[in-house]
Amino acid sequence: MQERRRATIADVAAAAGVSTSTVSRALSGHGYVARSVAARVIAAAEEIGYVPDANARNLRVGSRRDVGVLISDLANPFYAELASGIEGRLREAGYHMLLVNNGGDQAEELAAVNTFAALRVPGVIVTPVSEHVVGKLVRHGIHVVQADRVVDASGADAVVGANDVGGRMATELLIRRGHSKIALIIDEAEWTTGAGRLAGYRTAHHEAGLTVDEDLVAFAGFDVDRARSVIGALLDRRQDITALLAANNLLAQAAYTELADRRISIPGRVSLVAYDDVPWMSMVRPRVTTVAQHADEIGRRSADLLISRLQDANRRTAVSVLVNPSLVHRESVGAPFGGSRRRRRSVAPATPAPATPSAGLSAPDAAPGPVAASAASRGTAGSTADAAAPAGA
Amino acid sequence: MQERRRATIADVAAAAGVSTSTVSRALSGHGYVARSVAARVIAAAEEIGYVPDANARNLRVGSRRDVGVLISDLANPFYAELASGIEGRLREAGYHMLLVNNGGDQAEELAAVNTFAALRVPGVIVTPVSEHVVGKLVRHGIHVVQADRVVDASGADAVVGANDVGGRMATELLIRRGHSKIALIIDEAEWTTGAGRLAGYRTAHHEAGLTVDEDLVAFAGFDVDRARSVIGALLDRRQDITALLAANNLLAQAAYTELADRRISIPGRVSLVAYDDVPWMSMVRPRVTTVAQHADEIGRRSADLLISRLQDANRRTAVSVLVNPSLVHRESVGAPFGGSRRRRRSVAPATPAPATPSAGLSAPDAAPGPVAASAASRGTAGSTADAAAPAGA
DNA sequence: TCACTATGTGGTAACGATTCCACGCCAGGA
DNA sequence: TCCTGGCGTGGAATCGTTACCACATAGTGA
Repeated sequence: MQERRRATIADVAAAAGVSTSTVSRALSGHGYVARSVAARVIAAAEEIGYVPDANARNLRVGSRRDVGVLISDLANPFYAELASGIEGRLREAGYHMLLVNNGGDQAEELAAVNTFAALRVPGVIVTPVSEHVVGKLVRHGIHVVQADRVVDASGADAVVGANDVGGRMATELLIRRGHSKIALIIDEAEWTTGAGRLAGYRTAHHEAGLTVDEDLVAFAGFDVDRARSVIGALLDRRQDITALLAANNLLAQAAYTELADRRISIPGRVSLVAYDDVPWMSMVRPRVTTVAQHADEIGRRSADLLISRLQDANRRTAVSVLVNPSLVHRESVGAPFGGSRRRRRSVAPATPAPATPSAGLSAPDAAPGPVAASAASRGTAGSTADAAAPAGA
Repeated sequence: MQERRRATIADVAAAAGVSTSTVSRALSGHGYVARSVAARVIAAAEEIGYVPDANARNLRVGSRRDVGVLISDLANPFYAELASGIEGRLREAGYHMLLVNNGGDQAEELAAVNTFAALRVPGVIVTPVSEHVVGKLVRHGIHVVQADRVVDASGADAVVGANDVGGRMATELLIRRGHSKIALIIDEAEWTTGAGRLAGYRTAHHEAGLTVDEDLVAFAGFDVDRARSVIGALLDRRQDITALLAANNLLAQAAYTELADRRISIPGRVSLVAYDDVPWMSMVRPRVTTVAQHADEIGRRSADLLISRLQDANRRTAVSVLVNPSLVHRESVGAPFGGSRRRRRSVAPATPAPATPSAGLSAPDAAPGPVAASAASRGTAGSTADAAAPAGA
């Protein structure tokens, strides 16, 4: 009985005393079926536990209801949140998510293209690594949405954070607080994420009439340990640095631990602004001021865009959606040392801990509130919305 | 050309001047094909960009190469790590992961069962919510592996952390350090996770000759905010508490922030041990001593177990794999306030706080310790006066 | 020479659903 | 009476593969 053959539409037809055509119409709701017959068919299907075979169905109709998601690193909370956003929206729309991790590896990514091509998925959402991945997918007739970064602007849709805006917001904040020796720790500037954030950093400087000291832009790669040593070297070399802008959550982690290990006070001696809002940033003391990208929102928009593209396949123009980041003020930014010394040098942070997570977003935030009342599901680890009072404003 | 029909096996056959049968054999490697012909076929397939249709193939052979994963909350780093472990192993074995999030919701979970049944996946890995989910899947002829917790011990395979061991290890550590008023913050005790950790907590007490004060066991549910108020209430009611054991990462987060907001020094006034090792625990100061479950390892083992089950479908006996947790000593545990010296002498044979991470595994630890490099704990061993202070030196 | 096997190839029936088409019935209008 | 059109149903082709079978050829041993 365990190994009994799975029920097919023919079994239902036999049980209900009709033809398979009628069963199909009754269950799908397309075409004419007498009410009484439909009821009988549905009952029979229920009775014998019939579930239509998606393979057969897909083969026949030539399309399927699941889309591929090709992501860099699920263990990184940014990508996990992105994937979570994608999945949620996909599920609402009746699609499923086929998730493949590529670990940031080009070969794996290209292999995944074949996987998705074989599966005949109608579309794929990808955080691209190789510049060829988009083209390859498109050549297989698969619709593509690039998420988080874009490697192929030629035709494919994309949903990305406004990296230049974010980089600029963060830098402007520091400049406003009086900093001028602001180090930028960035992985690299080939990808649009890095390039955009770097551009924003430059823009903010220019607009404030400051010139960018290129020596303060440190390329730290993707490995946390290496990043730490790069940051350490920079700190050793340039004692005049008063603020750090870490261009993603991994780099922020490296910067924060490096500063902590060196017993460098934040923000007393060095201010820190991060990029990506991940849980630890609101757990540490001082809490880390950061640019929240709203990864879940990027994920949802990516899914939306792909779905609309699937539904209207002959739309030709490529669309780019920009999700505006917002600045989450917390406690890791202060005035530059040597500047104003109003700041108390006491043990405990002077900021009263925020009791409620009310969002005090200072930036023009086009994106809907970070959390958008999503408390529906329990236990989203780490609320992204606990904007605290700016330290010593 | 964008909308050109996808290449089929017939196109390849025509291009290579052979029959579809021969193409199939040439590409799959089953059956006889002349070397020269095989080469020609492969070249032709390459040339026209042919990728076999997985739907048709699955339909024909009656099985597919992707397994379902049904998980509670991808945004929670514990589950993200679990999923990441599963996906990695699956991919190595040539399977793909169909991921569905259920947000801890029973209805969603049960709906997902139908999804997987329709897709005809051969197996599913699930972190179960409803007690019926396993049975429903099995009734559809789908192999099931329960991960992290088990709701159905009757027949299905499972891979879980050794929760009793973990709960006991954590409690023993606190008792050894002289604590006797140890509060346990736990979501609930219906699931095996909670029940096991609670049991371990009791065992440790009994073995030390202590009786469990039931008033110190607080059930805090799954909502972080609610958990905070439960913890707050407990702290108000029982001023004699010297240590907290928080039974998962969300509860640990609630406990940590509640303590920080109340300016209660860790571990000076209250010691804290967490469960689940997630990134923020090694970012905060003091770093949090915790029971690492090795979620990625649980994921990998789940995938292994499912794959072996798929390959040997008539194996009848259900297998349970226990992944031993390990205790990661960091800085949130100290002697109880008040009677540190005396009490310590009488109870504990001077357990020195280990200066190196990954030391001090009290259980036979089958799992490799992936945590090893996470944090070089700095010697706050002697001075318990090290409050929840920011880096303010 | 005759089996007999190993090798190589093509035809064709599945797999399980959907959907077009043909057919039958019945009511209503000309 | 005959047509028309809305319902309702079943037959059968079809989607792209695979695998079974038949058949062909060549080489081997008796």
